[in-house]
Amino acid sequence: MTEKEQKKATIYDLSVASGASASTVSAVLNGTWRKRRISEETADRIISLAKEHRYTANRQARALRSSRSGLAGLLLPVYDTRFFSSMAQTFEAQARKRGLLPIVVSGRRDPEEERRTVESLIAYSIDSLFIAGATDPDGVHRVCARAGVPHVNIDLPGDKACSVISDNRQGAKALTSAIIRHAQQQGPLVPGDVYMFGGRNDHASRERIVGFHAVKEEVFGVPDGDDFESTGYSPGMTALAFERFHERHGRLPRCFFINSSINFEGLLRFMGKHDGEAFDDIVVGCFDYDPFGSFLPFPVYMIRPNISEMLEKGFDLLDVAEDASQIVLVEPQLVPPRTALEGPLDALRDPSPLGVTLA
Amino acid sequence: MTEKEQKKATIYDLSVASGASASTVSAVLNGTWRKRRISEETADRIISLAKEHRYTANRQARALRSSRSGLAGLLLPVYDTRFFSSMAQTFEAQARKRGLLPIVVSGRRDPEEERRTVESLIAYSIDSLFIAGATDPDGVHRVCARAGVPHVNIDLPGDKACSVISDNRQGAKALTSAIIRHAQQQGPLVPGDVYMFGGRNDHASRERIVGFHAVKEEVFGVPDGDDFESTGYSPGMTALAFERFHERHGRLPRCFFINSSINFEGLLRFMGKHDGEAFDDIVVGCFDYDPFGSFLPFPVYMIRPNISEMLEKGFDLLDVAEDASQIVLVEPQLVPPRTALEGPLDALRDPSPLGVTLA
DNA sequence: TTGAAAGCGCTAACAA
DNA sequence: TTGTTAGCGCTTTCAA
Repeated sequence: MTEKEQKKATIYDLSVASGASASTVSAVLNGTWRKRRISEETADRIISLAKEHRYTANRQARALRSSRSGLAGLLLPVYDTRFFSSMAQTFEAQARKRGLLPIVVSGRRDPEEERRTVESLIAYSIDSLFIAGATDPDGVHRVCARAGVPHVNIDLPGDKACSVISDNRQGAKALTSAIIRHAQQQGPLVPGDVYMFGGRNDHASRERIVGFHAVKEEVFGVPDGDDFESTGYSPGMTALAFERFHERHGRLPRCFFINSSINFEGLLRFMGKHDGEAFDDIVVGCFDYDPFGSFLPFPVYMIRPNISEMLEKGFDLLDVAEDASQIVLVEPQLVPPRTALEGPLDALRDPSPLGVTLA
Repeated sequence: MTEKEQKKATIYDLSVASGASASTVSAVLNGTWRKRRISEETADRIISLAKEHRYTANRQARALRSSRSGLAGLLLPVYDTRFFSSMAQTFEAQARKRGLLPIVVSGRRDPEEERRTVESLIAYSIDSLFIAGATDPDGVHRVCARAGVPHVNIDLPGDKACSVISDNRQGAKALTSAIIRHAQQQGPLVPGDVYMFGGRNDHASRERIVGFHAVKEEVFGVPDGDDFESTGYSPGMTALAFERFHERHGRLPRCFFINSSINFEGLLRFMGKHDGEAFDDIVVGCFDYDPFGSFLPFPVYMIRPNISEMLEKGFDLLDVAEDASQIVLVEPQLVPPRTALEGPLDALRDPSPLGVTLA
């Protein structure tokens, strides 16, 4: 029943079993046999033998010899956000489709740890690295460049390597327009009713702020200054910002733009400490998509970045080895309130049929 | 400025530079030098040389030779759920703490793909594997056993290997009690008001059903039959189940237990198609925690599994190489409605201070 | 159409 | 206290 732990077969085992040499076996098993002009017959024999012995190549050995590991790395700041976990999910699918083994790691928004983490990936000879929202993209770039590891930035651009990012300005404009329009249906707005929370001094935040202000100016005619609060990507800091606003104004802004789902969690913390009246009639926009966030007890507009397109473009860039530090923009999607989009989960087959009652 | 791509230093480079032999260098650099009785002086010299050359060992070569790769695998069904993404996050931290490089992969709830995925991990000689919620734990077990890879089941037990799981029955009881108590405050309940959706014929679902029924019987005095709908772990199927219930009864149950956050997404889809009256006064319990889910426009009680304890116990089991197929239970936590718990995100330092306005 | 042989970077006996 | 040597399993010339 339980199969014994058996030593893994090597090309030498198959060499002996087939009567061919190890190099022939190797060529057959790694697909280079056609161009090595090995006869179909020999190949077939070896292949069926390999199946029989459950042969799988030792990737470490292959990597050591050929200096191509088949590993593709993805550096994330954190996992547990719908945005980044979708990215991990999508990255895995795409890497596997290309015959690579994905390794996803997180740098925890610490430049030092980002570099260490990437160093450790490089010690395993990853073939390529996707850098998603690194705090210090250029530090990571240097590490990669030194080791000759091809890399692209995803979502947050860097100066030194190609980048594929969301069109943050356009997305922010769409989001800002949507929440203002919605809030105006509930009564006229003044500029001070429209606020923005979250983010820091990075490219994405800057672009979003530009888009936010552009729309405000379009709507209200005048530029406005004091309508943004930077809180970094921290739920705690964001909650504090809401508390302070609430202290000063006795309520939250009628209408506001939250810079990411991580900052959105700061709003949750605020809500946990206050009851409905503090946020009875608010309209919220969040630059990120989370299905549960979409159904909170007030209208929430969200922006869903097009992750799979970003990653696909990223793989393409790696393949063509574009040398410039070009930036590719991908349009995100505006998601109206109370919308449960389908996601990767829906693609899965689920063996258990509906209506089979257990119990 | 930009450092050239330089060939990585090897122990031979350091051997030449230091005048010591390669094996001495190797011993110094992998920490075995004390027991090889190499002089402190030689060691120091080599170590500082290594720093200077930015030496890092080639892990493929080390793995090939020593047959220990330093890779630890985690097999997940999917990533993009708060539960599994927290697991990935926590796993990474714990693996790194132990000097291992974590590799997280998803099996997409397909037994065939689970096995293939694990095979590919094994081709890279992973040292150990955590199996979290595999559809076919025993199939995965066989693959591991054959290759001699130590493994533990997390969250969903298997017969053939040690398992660390949540106390599903106890958690389900706590959750069921909580929602019934809450709903009773809004008026008397009959057994038909208390329902359960989601899950399939696996250990976790079975235990939760037992807990659910135990509490119902305790409260209402009689056992009840037709109060559970199995929908697998699919948002679409779960949405359908809510639709059907709604068709039959003109509303949702007063009070119901949802088997996972994935099924909870099915409720979102239902909500997207209906307005408030269909779920005005419902009380929901969900066996999983999601901060946004906790703030929906009706009371949501949630169960948060203790992921870091489960993983820690898992690592312990691997270390002691317990042979039996023992099951370790870990108590989960009941989370009342409107609760934004702190998570791994909060542990991160965030360099950007509050109140620095950009724009 | 195939095989022999060298070597990727490292570890671990065994010798000295 | 250190060096020599023989591989780990594979790929890749080069020769036959």
